[in-house]
Amino acid sequence: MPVTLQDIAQELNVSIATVSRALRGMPGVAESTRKLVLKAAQERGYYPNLTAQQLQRQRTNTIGFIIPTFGPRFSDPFFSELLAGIGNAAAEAEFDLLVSTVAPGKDELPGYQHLVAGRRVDGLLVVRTRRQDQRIAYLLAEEFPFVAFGRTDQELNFPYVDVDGEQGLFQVMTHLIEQGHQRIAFINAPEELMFAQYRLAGYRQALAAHGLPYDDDLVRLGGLAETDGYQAGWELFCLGEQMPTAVCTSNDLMALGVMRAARECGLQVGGDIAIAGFDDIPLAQMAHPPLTSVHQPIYQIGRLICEKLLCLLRGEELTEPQTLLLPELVVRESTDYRV
Amino acid sequence: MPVTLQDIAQELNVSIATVSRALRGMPGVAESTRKLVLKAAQERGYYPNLTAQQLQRQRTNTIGFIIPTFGPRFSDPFFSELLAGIGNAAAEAEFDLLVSTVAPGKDELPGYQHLVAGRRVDGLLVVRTRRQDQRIAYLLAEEFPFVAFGRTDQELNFPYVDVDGEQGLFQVMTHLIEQGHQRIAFINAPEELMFAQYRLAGYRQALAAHGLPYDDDLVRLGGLAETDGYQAGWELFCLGEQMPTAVCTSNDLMALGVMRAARECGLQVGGDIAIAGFDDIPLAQMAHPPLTSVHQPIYQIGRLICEKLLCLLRGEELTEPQTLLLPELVVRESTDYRV
DNA sequence: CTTGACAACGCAAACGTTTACGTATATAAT
DNA sequence: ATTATATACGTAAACGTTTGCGTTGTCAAG
Repeated sequence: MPVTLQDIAQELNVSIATVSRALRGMPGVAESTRKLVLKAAQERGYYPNLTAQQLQRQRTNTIGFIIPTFGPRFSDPFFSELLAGIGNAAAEAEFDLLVSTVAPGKDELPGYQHLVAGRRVDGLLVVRTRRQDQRIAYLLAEEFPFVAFGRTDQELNFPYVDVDGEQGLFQVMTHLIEQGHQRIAFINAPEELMFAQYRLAGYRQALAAHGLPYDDDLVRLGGLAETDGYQAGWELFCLGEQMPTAVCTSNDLMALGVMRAARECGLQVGGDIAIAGFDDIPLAQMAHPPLTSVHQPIYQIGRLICEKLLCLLRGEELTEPQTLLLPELVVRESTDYRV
Repeated sequence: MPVTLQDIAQELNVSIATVSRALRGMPGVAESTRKLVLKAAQERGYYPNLTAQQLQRQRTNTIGFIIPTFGPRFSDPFFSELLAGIGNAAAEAEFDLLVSTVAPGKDELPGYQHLVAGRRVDGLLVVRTRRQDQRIAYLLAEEFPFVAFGRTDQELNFPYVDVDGEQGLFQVMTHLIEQGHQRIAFINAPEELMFAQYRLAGYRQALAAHGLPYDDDLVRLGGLAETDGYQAGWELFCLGEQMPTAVCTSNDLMALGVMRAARECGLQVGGDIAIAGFDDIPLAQMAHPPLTSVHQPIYQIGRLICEKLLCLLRGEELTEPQTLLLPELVVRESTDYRV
């Protein structure tokens, strides 16, 4: 049986209150008795019951993070990095991290309600925001502390960190256009995802800026998985005359899928066809050929949203409630005609 | 302010006990009052305070999972899958999942003590077991419920799920040897990791079974990352006459690194050199050429260890405390001389 | 009319902390 | 001597539940 304050109090013939104060270094306890308490606690291996602390303090010292899953499984390397960033930042502040996965197809709001209404966590991290994001509307309505990774279409004011996807895609496109490409395809993520909006906007903006026409046939809606890119790639490469000379995608996984399709179509990536991704996951540089991509500092973003949330929970005013990071284009051989 | 049992009790002029019983469908409350309570709870949006429940019930309905990290970051796609399996199984049983990340270099035992001694979770999942695993020794000593993914060198009896790595490597080796390879290198994981032991054993066993000599130069100790494989690959390919004609590795990430090194050395993977991995992460089939690997059903393993733990927590006796899964070799082009 | 059974409910303790407040003792100031 | 102040501690309420037990009221059997 775990030892409680009660046990130590009885052993030393003092009150529970004294033991509690002694252990947490509060004033109002003689140095001599504090020593005794500390010694007894040490000997019996006392460790506070965190649940009891939580109930009393009305704080859980825990932050929540619900992982959205697309498709039957999620092998998105994205989340490993993000989770590492969040987890490490939380650990440094001595916060625990409660992670939920919502099975695909299931509504995710109940998961949020469970954590919020059950007062299971002090704050939440919301990732992969959508255009009309009911999670954010809910959390704002409940006045529950949270920080998001991504923005929304709703006119709501809330703290977030995001990477400027519009700017990111503009950079990729500019790079490709400078390489001489005129027909550039874009494989986007599901359009309810907010970042898909921005990236599409960047795509169009770049076309316009360089006087290129927007062609509906060159814009595809994918999922997020490699196979989605693979499939869209095949479709594009079967267009014959209308085939694009370059393809950019909304994430790296899909770009890798396009690369696979290209190979199967006998196209040499980097030579016959240029391919660029987004995210710059570790695999991008390991791909063959290495994939041009827009770098997102995912680990750092994880840390950032977590640290912002921790500030909120400490009751501090955020100096920068909304952070928009500038992405960085990393040019590799998949778009490099030297190959 | 969140509404409590107290609030509802006052509104209806009944006792807290009655409200509690009514809400949870316990006997001893008139159907008429139960209706009233349910209605009031619904209207005011009552949701039980989970922390209070936990303290009272002396269970947290939470399981813990501490992610070990190797290297500065972890982009191991392995854990995404595993986490998805664990998370979904937990969610189905209405359990929450507490995830800790231990920053590389830091001792991980305090993290376990925090969760165990603080009674923060009801049970733990231990992954990536080591030869002398202090975590397992600790949990056994505390008689704390847990299930491991992997075995240990210690003569301890505890519930686990593992994939037979010895058998797995034996299969890869047999395949390579049947392809005519005589000099086969093996890039292993850090030897304190238990699975590294088994895989090395399988490697040696296959050599012996086919009358091939064991050559120290052909066995390398890596980390777990792609760059480790890359580096070891270079070393192997610079051996000149002594160069292996095939390389197998302890995980896919390293195999991908070897592939990259091979390409840079002007070797055609699948033709000049055969390369095989272990784990069969989703990326294996997307690699170029697709990577031969030993399949581990990681998502399923996540589910399995979680479900085993849930059984333990329900107080059931495990029908199969220790599960050893047979791995399945997936032959792809990276070891296929047709290319 | 008494007795017993049973249903419906309230009381209060318990889970393990934290903390506002009260009290006793000792020391210092008047 | 009295009063004030500080120190060291104990008491008890509180956090929001759950649950064993006691109490009241109703109704049927004796």
